[in-house]
Amino acid sequence: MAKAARPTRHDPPAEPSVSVRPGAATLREVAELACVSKATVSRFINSPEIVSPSVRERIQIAIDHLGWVPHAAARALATQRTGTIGAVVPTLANEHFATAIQVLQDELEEKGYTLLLGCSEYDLQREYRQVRKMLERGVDAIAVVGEGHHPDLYTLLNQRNVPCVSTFTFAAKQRSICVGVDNYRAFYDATNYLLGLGHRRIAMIAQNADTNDRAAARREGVRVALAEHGIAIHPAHMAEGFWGVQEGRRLFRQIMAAPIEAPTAIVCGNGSFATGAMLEAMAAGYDVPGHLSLIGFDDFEVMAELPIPITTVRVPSAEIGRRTAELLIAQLNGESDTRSIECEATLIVRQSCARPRSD
Amino acid sequence: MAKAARPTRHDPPAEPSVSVRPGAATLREVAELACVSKATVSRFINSPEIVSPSVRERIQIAIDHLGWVPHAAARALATQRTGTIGAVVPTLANEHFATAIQVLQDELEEKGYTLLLGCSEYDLQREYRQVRKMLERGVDAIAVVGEGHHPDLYTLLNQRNVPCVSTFTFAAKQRSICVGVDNYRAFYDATNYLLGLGHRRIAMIAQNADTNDRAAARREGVRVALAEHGIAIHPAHMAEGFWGVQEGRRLFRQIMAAPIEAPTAIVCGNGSFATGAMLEAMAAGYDVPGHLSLIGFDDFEVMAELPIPITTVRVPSAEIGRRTAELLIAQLNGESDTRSIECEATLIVRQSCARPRSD
DNA sequence: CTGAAAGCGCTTACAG
DNA sequence: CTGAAAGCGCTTACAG
Repeated sequence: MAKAARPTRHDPPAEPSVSVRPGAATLREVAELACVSKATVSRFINSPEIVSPSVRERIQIAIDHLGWVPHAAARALATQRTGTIGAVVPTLANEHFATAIQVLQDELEEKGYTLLLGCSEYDLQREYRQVRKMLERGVDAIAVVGEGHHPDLYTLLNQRNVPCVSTFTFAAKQRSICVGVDNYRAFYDATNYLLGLGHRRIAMIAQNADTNDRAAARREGVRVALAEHGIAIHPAHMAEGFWGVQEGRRLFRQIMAAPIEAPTAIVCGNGSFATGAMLEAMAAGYDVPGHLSLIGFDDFEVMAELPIPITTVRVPSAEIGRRTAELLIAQLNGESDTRSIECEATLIVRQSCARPRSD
Repeated sequence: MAKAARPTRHDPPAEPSVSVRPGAATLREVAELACVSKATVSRFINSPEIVSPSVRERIQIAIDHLGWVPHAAARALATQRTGTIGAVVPTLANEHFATAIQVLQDELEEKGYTLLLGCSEYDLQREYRQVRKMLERGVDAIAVVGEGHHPDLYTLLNQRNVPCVSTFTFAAKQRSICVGVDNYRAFYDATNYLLGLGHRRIAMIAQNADTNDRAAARREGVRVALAEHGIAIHPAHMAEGFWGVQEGRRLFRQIMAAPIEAPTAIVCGNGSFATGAMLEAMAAGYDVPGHLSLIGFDDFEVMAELPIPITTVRVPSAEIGRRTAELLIAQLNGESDTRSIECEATLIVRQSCARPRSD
């Protein structure tokens, strides 16, 4: 693409550049056309009420005539704010993150901010690079998922004084402003629900927790709830994977194939695992919940629509997205009351859990 | 947040500002510390090979010492490029768009670009505003979904000379550079598959096409394929909705409740409709594919895992994302060979379609 | 290989 | 309510 010729310093003062650099009129040209100073045009843009009506009209006409669009980089340079906010999530393949990003974008747009997006694929190094890059781009604030990051991430943000919120997490001790559910307690409670039903031999299809502090917290919730009843998950009943209905099926099979007594209940670390486990149970002819109870995390639409709807922990992703926007904006406006927000994880009781068979 | 004090013009020249504006050293400071000119530091950043090794080393030390990060807005103002690319999709709730965005972000990142994201919610006015905003932000290029937009959208892009690619679409006549499948032909072919099996009474659970030219093209593909066999869908067999497994179930019920002879096959306009139709058919005791054939669009993982896996048209979203990145970058590099790319829509034959009962 | 200087397109005290 | 001027932090011909 031909780059617009740049006038050398010996050129005569630029003509109204409409023709020279197509589509790139400048504020100066607007000012000239409207016979006012650049300062006044600038004021017209930023606080129209302080310029007189007649001048306002002239400027508007000039802007329309030239099709002028303000140059954000120039403004950013002058004001030291860009009006952009960055978000980096592990992946958009997870509906939660997709939903939260969508809502976040929506809310930020309403406040005049533009969203920069990064997907880290659960790679903490990459997440760190993406955040750095966004800082270079001059984002006014940043949202990340969870609190488990590259060791320098929060330091970097703090030292550059960029507001940040950690999403999808809320815990007893936190090093940053968070908005999300208490993952630990969510699964602690879910496990107690199973225990209350009478289950004692419980298996888990867990999500890999290496770079996922939310998953780690949920696993810990299960472990502690069981430990309080003097129970531990048998290693052969602890299956681990990443994501996917197929993977859920496979891990379900793996657990049921273990050469020890089968579990009476399985807790699934995410929605796709729960869906896969359910589908595999159906295919293999297990009676759910008669023979086997299944409990999930996440509430994907299909989980409610399967022949046996799945009991699961619901995380309010849209609310998290909305609250994140609020918190980010509040910090940018220098509001004092910018504390972490806990969102409620709710157990949606459907039909996949029952008392274990007494035989 | 306290804004860093701005020196008035009567202030003495700024001290090394590390303490004054925390985390915001400038190139000038780096230059001073390294005892070179700003131009040299700039060269070091942009083409290190043209600065002498010893100077290079000094500069690097200064940068590390000050924790300097280049200021993207300043660079953008000087170069008239931002290194950002915008994408606006209807929604991230659709896995296709989520996947494509994810891959697009990935590829762009590799080339040094940052992604700005907008979600239009299928609102063309809003899409237009988002594109405008991105243009203000100075994006170097833009990706949109489909070719059905606000009437001024392509004009705006052209007049500002911003490369654009229209994704998820590819048609005989196009007004822009596209990368995607031929939606018309995909469903034309799928319908012929059904016709080839012997179906003549065909129903459709269609996606609303008001602001969705892809959906419109798919509907047209069905219509034409049928028309070529002298068939038309009975109005009572044409159900329309937006999205969702639940909605798919409801529309399925609506079709089957019509006071005319039931269809022998239903074509579903998207994956959630197909999933919903299948689930409702199971719940209502219809024999699929014995009694009724079901064919879908989209290939969401769960569709392959249901008790009766669904035959469907697969759209290669990841490939579309990747190709979009390639095409965008190619245009930015002024490469001449930047033509539309057609991606293959493939019919994944599974178990939800069979010959109609001959009784 | 390096430096001095102008310029990118805005905003904002300051002065009127 | 408005204007002249300096400044935001880079890049890039030009000259050496």
